[in-house]
Amino acid sequence: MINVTLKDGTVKSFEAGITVYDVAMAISPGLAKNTMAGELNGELVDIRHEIMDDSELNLLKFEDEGGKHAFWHTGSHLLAQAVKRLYPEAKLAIGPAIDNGFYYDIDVDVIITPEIMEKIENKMREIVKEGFEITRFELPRDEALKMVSDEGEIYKEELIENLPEDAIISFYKQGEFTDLCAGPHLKDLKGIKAIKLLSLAGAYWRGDEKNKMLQRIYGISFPKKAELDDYLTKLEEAKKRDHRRLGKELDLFSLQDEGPGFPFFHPKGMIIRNELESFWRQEHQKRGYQEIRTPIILNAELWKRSGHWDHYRENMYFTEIDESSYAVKPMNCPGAMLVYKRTGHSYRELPIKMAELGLVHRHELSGALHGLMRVRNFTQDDAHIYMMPDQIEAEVIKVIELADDIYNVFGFSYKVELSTKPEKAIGSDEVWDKATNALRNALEKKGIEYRINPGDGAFYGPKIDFHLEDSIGRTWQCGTIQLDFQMPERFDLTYIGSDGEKHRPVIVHRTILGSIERFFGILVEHFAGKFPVWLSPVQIMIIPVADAHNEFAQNIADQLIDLGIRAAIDSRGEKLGYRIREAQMQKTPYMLVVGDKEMEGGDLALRIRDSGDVAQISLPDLKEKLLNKIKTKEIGLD
RNA sequence: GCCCUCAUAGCUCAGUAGGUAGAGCACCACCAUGGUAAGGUGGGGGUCUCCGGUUCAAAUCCGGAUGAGGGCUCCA
Repeated sequence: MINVTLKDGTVKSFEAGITVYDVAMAISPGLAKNTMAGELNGELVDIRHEIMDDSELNLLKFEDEGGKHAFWHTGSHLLAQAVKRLYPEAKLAIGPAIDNGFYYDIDVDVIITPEIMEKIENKMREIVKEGFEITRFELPRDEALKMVSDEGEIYKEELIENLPEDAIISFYKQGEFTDLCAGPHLKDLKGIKAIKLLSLAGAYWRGDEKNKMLQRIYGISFPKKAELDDYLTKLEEAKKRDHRRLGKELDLFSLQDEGPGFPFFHPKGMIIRNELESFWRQEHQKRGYQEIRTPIILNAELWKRSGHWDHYRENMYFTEIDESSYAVKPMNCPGAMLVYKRTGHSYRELPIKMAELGLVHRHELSGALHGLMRVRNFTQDDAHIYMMPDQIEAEVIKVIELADDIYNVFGFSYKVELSTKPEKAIGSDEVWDKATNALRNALEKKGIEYRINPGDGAFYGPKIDFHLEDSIGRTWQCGTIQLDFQMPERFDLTYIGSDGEKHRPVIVHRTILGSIERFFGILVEHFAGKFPVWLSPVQIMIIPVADAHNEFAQNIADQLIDLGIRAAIDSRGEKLGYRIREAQMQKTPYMLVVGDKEMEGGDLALRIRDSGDVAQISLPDLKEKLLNKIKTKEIGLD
């Protein structure tokens, strides 16, 4: 007999070899029905897994991440089964569960159209009705290889060949369909009550652009129809927040055919952008940063010296001036190095923190462009910190704190990654280790949770990245802290130490917002266009009831504008309701309707965007309220 | 860059047997002077993304280019 400790602490005894499913069954058939997989001693296991020793077991339902994973993984097998029934010659590549559903990569000569997707979807429902049990079996390597090769599944063959010698090779079978898979999977198909194939895309086999492009079908499934409807509604809601859509509706920015990936900022967008930049300047001045600005075009020699010529050329734009070769800067560092080098430096000055809102141009692949999130020219809120090696940790910690302070003002939550040495790198392993450890120590000291992202560092050093989320849960890298021992060598940067000798400084390259453009895009989505008062292009819209009140309205507007408040008047010959609707749709934080009552000396009627409520307030109180909201950068309006 | 899809008025879209374009919103004018999310009437506005082909005739069919969307790859 073995003891199984459940999540709530109860301990139950079973025969050794009992399955996860049977444990659930022993508690209640209802629970067993809802159990998708198990977490055994912290490890995700199949529902068929046999428990041999005393263990802790958590039964995973659809609500649990691991449960969803199993549910969706089975969804992907179901998708593959349907495809194979419709197109027996199709070759299957991989089909995992992802954060929101599943996909399957398929190699088939037919071009999958939306009509075909519908057919596949229907076939999936048909298969569910057939009610297959799902069974798991293992095969020795040679037998597994023979089986998939007999079936002509060349991609599966390659997958098995790449598995380690001692790997357990498992298969899952449902009806006539068998797939190489590590699992876990559901017990049967009956629980899949709602299926939706969402989109179609190309994807390279094994993610390598040299390989064949396969067709990837994305889908999602749920145990209940209502959950699918819910999910689809949420997707619709998220689309309404899309910064590209809001950018148009609120007239903030645009992208034109004449300059793909080169964004245009409109007057309202510029107000937000300028507020953002001046906030950024304030925060940096407070912390001892000095601002510089370096040229956009610099000669080829410089880029050769910095290493960009060899390591970044495919992303750069070039030009010629007086028969010499020049490049448009893709990064601000080389310019900043020259500013450091303009004079000698003493250890007493270090750390020197030079910040630059630097406009860089990068030739990104056309297919990578995405609204403001991925563009070809953008302004990095860059800074280079020149310091002595023993200052690294303290300075990195300060940058982490600055990032946290700034993100908090907007109410962002973020994820942190530590990226290590890439294949295309300069510098010895030893230096890389030292740099990577310095960053790791800073993170550990701050007690920040982070994920390691192997091989994703810059070519000159490892980095810490801060990722923010967009409206549909995609994350975008914004802040980054990159340690660099290379650039100081290449540019022969020095400082005079207390010993009177020349020493080599270390550099931290860092951004907090990342790029103003990307941060702007995320900001739009984060607030769904309902910016806090300090960022709103129009902070208060004054709406006179009729023409007779225009002068009075203008007087109030003038007083507010005098205080630096962005007040506007809408005295167009439209109905009151119309103008209110318009201001509301423009997501103006406050509206002030003025008419006879106000002119006779009563309080003002202040309408608040988020609630639609109207509050009575005196003009002096209103001024104070607005100034306070602006000063504190408060997000709420009440 | 690669795969699939798409491209009609400032915006959102209709135009599905090829016969030289429509709606709503926005804009302009006039009427209405209205108290918290769309008042009424009238008007202007498109060489149907561009280039080429098929045809008596192309927004519509075919080819190409460009741009956009969803992914892949890459990345702030």
